[in-house]
Amino acid sequence: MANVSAPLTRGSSGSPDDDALREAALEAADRLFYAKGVQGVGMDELRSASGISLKRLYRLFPSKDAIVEQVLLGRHRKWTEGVATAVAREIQPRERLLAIYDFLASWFSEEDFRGCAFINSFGELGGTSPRVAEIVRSHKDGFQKYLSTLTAEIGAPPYLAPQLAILAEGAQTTAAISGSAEPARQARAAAEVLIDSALSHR
Amino acid sequence: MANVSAPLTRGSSGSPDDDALREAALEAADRLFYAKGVQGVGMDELRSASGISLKRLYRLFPSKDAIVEQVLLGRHRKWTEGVATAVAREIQPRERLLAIYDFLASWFSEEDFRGCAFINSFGELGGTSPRVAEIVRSHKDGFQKYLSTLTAEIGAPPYLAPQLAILAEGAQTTAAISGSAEPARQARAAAEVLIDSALSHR
DNA sequence: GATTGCAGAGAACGAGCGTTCTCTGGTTGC
DNA sequence: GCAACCAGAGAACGCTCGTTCTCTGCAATC
Repeated sequence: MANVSAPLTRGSSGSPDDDALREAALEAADRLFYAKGVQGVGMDELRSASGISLKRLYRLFPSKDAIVEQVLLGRHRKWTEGVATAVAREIQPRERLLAIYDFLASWFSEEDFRGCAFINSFGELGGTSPRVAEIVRSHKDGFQKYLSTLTAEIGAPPYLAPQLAILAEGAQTTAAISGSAEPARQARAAAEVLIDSALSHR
Repeated sequence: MANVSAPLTRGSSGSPDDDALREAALEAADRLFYAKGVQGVGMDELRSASGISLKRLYRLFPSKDAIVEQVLLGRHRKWTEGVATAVAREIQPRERLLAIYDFLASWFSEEDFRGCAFINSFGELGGTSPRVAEIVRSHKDGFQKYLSTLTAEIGAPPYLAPQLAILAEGAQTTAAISGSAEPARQARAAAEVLIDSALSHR
């Protein structure tokens, strides 16, 4: 049995390595921050929710601020992937654009949906944390740029993308506050009108 | 000089009465909460900003939560008035609807604009404070109902109002995050298309 | 003019925050 | 078998929070 302990330096199942722990910590932090707001969650609550000791948490991350930052960056990755996947299922350029609002609709229907984490974080921390404000800004900017590539596919004029982005943002906050997924469908219907209008005036 | 001190029970300039103090406290609280988030402002900061002692603040309001609530209700009143005033300047129903987006544009241009206080508060506190969530919900609901009366004026189908509301919400968050007033104009242009489309398919 | 009452300033309080430190117990290497 | 080390649990630290209390001094009343 001597050779069992030997390879413990590699990440075995009994002692998950730092990367796996970091992942677990970020998952718990994301869930808690999203549900209660960043300042509504203390490090002790994150410790008990993740099962990771405070000492280890502070070896995995230098500070709570760093965890907030990583959570937001993780959300950005997941959002980008989710949108891209939904879009990729469609072939026709117009349908690819509209797929975004269907993606929103299914997201809004999730039980713990509480709006866009970036908008929420910006409202809570944007005024006091330049780093958070910057991350949120770059996330939203990336989404608009992505929309621009999609609208370019159908040869729509450049003013269309910001309009479709505004619809998506509005749908997110309206759905969060009203607790309904309906805004996604309303935004989709509006998007169809805007797209067709932009194409006909091209 | 005996008669000078006699009428001090009435609110004289030397000793402003509670209502005026309450007003001043709410004004300071509104400014601070909006700029830094509710949890980013302590009662001590509110005391020094308003010039009202803690003891007096707690005689004017039972708790910080009550101040938050009153600030939001005050914002609701000001928003309702501001929108109604902007709308009232126009005669034609279509222009009355679009006046809302002009109102947004001038609001977004204010130096300390940091988005919709209700959306911000919902993101920060909506998950932990049912009272805040309820106030935000009823504020947004009131706005949609108001939009419905305006869209009814032009005989538009009922699906138009929620779409215009989504545009307004999206413009607010997009303007806050991007730091630009442009989303108001983009939303206005989109609203024109949606209105004309809704009217032509009536 | 002595007394009562009240307002203001800020210290104090208990709780909770983010962060660090101490202690304990088990594992590793010789 | 023993010394050296390391990880985990959670106590402790310094701070800030919302809220209350104490102390001081002034002003009104008989």
